[in-house]
Amino acid sequence: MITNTKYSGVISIAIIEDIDDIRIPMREFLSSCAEFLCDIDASSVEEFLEKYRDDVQLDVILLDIGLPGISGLGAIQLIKERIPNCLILMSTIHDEAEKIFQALKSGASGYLLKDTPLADVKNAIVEVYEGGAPMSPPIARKVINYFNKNETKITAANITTKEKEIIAQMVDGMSLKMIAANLGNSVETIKYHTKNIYKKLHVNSKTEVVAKSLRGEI
Amino acid sequence: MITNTKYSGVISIAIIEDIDDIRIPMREFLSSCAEFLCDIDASSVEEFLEKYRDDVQLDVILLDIGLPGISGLGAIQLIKERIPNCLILMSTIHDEAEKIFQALKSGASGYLLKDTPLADVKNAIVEVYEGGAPMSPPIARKVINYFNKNETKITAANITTKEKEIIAQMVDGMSLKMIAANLGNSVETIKYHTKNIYKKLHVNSKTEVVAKSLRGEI
DNA sequence: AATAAACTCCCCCCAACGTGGGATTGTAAT
DNA sequence: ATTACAATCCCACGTTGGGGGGAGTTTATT
Repeated sequence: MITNTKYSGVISIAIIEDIDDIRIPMREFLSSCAEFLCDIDASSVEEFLEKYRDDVQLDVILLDIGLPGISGLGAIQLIKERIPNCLILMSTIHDEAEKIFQALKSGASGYLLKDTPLADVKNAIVEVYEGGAPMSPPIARKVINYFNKNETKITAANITTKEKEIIAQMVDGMSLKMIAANLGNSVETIKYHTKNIYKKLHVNSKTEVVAKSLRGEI
Repeated sequence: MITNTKYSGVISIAIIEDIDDIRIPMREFLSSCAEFLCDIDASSVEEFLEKYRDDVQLDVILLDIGLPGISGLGAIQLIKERIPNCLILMSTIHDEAEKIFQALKSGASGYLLKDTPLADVKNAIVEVYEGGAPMSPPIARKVINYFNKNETKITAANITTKEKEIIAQMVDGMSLKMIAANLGNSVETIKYHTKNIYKKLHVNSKTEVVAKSLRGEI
């Protein structure tokens, strides 16, 4: 990685936010911090991409999620392609789980609600730059709940040992015939067990069993 | 929920930690905070379960992950069963991704590294009590990276948009007929695309496509 | 001794799936 | 203009899978 850092220790940032009443004070505040160099502010992704110069290092982008034109969500991938080493800190008014996960999957490194005080935004930028993943508390809770949900049901259905073996084979893409061969049973035996598995999991196809299993819902 | 809170606004906490040099100062510090009531400290899960009385409300448990006997990881489920409304804040020296995810899946609500300053531990307890999910920065980064990984490889094989739609339907457990209905095509069209999907992914069943997809191998 | 709960295996039936062709349209690239 | 390819459909064939039965074993629990 080639570093074009102007002054070591200074974090180069950009702000993309369409609402002037948020963007302008934000830029003024962050520019006043000795830690930051606010090279760019833009009211849209399109504007940002015009202003951005590839030879200038950019460390962190503060990106609004609800932008006109290219949405913040779509922008993540664009930005990551063009500036792979740039960290993206999302800022949003909504705290919809869907959008949060989409953003994180696309490559965002942190997630702030718009009511975050400026001082905390400053800390968040430093934290993300230092390898953390700042999230406003309600966001963080949603993220960890994502994990919770999945495995709470682990004891839900009482899957027997044999059934677990069969499920494992299914996940490996085996046909019932192959499972029978692998486990030393007749196909009919495997069929019998799959019927019970389906009843316990409330599904009616191998595919759904595999999906549930890989999602950790078994 | 029946609250047995002794004084409103006070957070009732417990500490489970086997190392005296950590547990004792921790308890002293937290007890000195007006916000907390530290009812219980224990050097093992077994000891905690003995000391715990069901009629006394407990809001937050600070739980060491590497305990002798019942591990902190195993303890999460035990505690959640007995005290469902109690929040669990894990504390650990390791930051292994595996254990973090296991803990979060089991029901932990936050995750601190053991080098966290006492003042920050205090803030973390308040944060988790107020609905947040405090995580030490390296932990938070691991958690968000978990999301990143899953969707980066989507461009590996050159799967077309249509094919992606169909794969998504497969993952949702749809039959080819249902997929056809949902996407407004004939079953034959869906069959045509599945053939191509199978060739591209080198598989020969829906089940394997679902498995690959959920493993992030597409 | 009786009951329940896994596990084993068999039958039939029909729907769903996987594989092999082939035909047509439209669009994008050369 | 030609090639290439995604996308839309169709037919036919054999295999696999899902649902409904039933019958026997063992093991553990009551």
